[in-house]
Amino acid sequence: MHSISEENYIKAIYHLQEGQALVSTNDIAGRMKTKASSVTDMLKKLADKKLAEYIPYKGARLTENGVLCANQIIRKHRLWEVFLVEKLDFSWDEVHDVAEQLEHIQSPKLTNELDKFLNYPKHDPHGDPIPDSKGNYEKYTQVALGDLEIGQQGVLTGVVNTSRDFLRYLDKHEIKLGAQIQLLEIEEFDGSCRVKSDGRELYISKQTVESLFVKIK
Amino acid sequence: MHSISEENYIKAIYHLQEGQALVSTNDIAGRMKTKASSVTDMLKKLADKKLAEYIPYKGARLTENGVLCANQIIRKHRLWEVFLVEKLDFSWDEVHDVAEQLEHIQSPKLTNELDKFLNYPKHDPHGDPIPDSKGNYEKYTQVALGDLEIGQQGVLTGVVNTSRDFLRYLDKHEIKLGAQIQLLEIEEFDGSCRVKSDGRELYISKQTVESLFVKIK
DNA sequence: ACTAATTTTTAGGTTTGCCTAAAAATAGAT
DNA sequence: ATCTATTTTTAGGCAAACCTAAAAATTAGT
Ligand SMILES: [Mn+2]
Ligand SMILES: [Mn+2]
Ligand SMILES: [Mn+2]
Ligand SMILES: [Mn+2]
Repeated sequence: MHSISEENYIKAIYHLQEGQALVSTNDIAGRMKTKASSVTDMLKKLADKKLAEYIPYKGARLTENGVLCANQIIRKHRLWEVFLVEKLDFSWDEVHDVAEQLEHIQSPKLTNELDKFLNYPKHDPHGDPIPDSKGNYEKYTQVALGDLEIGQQGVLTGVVNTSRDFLRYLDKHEIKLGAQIQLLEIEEFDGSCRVKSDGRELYISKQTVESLFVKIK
Repeated sequence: MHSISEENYIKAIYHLQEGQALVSTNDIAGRMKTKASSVTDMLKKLADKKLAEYIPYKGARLTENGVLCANQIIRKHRLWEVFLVEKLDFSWDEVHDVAEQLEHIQSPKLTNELDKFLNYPKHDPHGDPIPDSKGNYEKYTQVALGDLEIGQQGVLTGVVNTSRDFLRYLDKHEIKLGAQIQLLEIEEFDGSCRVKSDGRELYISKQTVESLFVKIK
C-alpha cells in the first residue's frame, strides 16, 4: 500500500487541484509545510506509482487512481470526525488532529463498519461531504454567505476555515450547521453583515461572512 | 513522543519480561520478526531514552517509565479490540491486526473518551485485562484449564493463543469466555479432556486445554 | 579448562523522507 | 529582447529503521 507520507501528499494535491489544471510544487510545499525540494522528490515517486501526472517545472495533478485514493482517505478522515463528535463528545474544533492520524488506518472492513455504525452520514461535523465506499459524494451548490442577495436565505452547510479560534467563535455565538440563515444587510463601511439565523438577528464580521458556506435551493 | 517502531519494541519486551529478569536479544527478534542486529540498534535507543535498561550481551528490561508506556499501548490496543467487537460487529479473531495499528494513535482524550463510551470495560474480547488511565489493571489468578483438579470448576477467562484458527475453533464449538467450565476427566493416552461447559459435555484436545485460562475462586 | 556451538554485537549498506545550498529553468518588467 | 526575480530541480547529506556478513563474546559439552 501507500505510506502515510504518500497519503498526506495525495490528499494535499487533491484539495489544491480543484479548478486548477496543474498544482505547483510551491503550493504543495506550502500546504504540507515542507520544502519544495522534498515535494519534487515525492512528485517523482507518485508519478512512478501512477498516482499523479508530473510535468517538471510545470506542476502535477492526480491521476484517476490518485483521485480514488484521495477519496478513500477523505472518507476515512470525515467518518472518524463524525465518530469523535457524535459518539465521543469531542467538539468540532478538537477533531482534526486525531482524524489526521485515524485516516491512515488500513482496513476496508473497519471503514465500512464504522460507516454503518454511524448510519451512513452524508456530511462531517464541518459540513463537508463524505464519499461513499466507491468514492462518490453529494456535490450540492454551496455559495459563500456574503454572496447571497440581500434578503435571500439558505441553509448553513459548511465552513471554509477550520481554525480552532473560528470554530470556537461560531460555538460561542451559537451559529450551527444546518441552521436557516438569511442575509439582511451588508454594511458598506467594513463589510460586516446583519443576518437572521433561527429567528435571532446577529451581526457578523466580513471575515466570518466569507468563511461560511450556505446551500441555496 | 515515541515512534511506532519504538512502541512495538516496548510492547514486545513488556510481554517477554514477565518472570524473566532480562529478556534476550534473540527472543525480542523472534517476537518482532526482525534480525538480532536490528534489535541491538533499538535496545541502545530505548536505553538512551531511559525506557529500558540494557546490558550488552546480557539482555534488556523495561524501566518503570518503559512499563508505564507499555501499559498505555496495551490499554489502547485492548480498548480498540472491545470497540471493534462490541460496536462494529468484528469477531474476536478479526480484531488483532487493526488494533495493532489503532494502538499507536496519540490522543489521551481519545483513549479516555473511548474508555467511557465503552463503559470502562475491564477485559478485552480475549479475556485480557485492560489497564486504566494510570496503568493499573486487575490481576486475578488465572490457571491453565489443564491444571484444574478433576471435578474442579472455574470461569473461562482467557486464551493464551490468539491465532485465527484457534479462535474460530472455539467459536465453532461454542466455547465462550465467561462460561462456567468443569474438568471431568483427563485421558492418559493423549492428554485430551472431557469437560462440562454451560451444562454441555464436550471433549477437547490437550492443545486446547493448555490454551485456555480459567479463574478459580 | 578447552574447544565448539550459539548468541550478540559491530561494520557497512539500503530505503524512505526530510533538509540546505547551488544550479537551472521559467516568468515578469522594462 | 534582455535582465531580474521567482520557482523548481539537482546535488549532496542526515536520521530512522531495516538488512547481511563478519567479528567478538558467551555458554555448553567433554
Ligand atoms: Mn494525515
Ligand atoms: Mn472535517
Ligand atoms: Mn502495533
Ligand atoms: Mn486481545
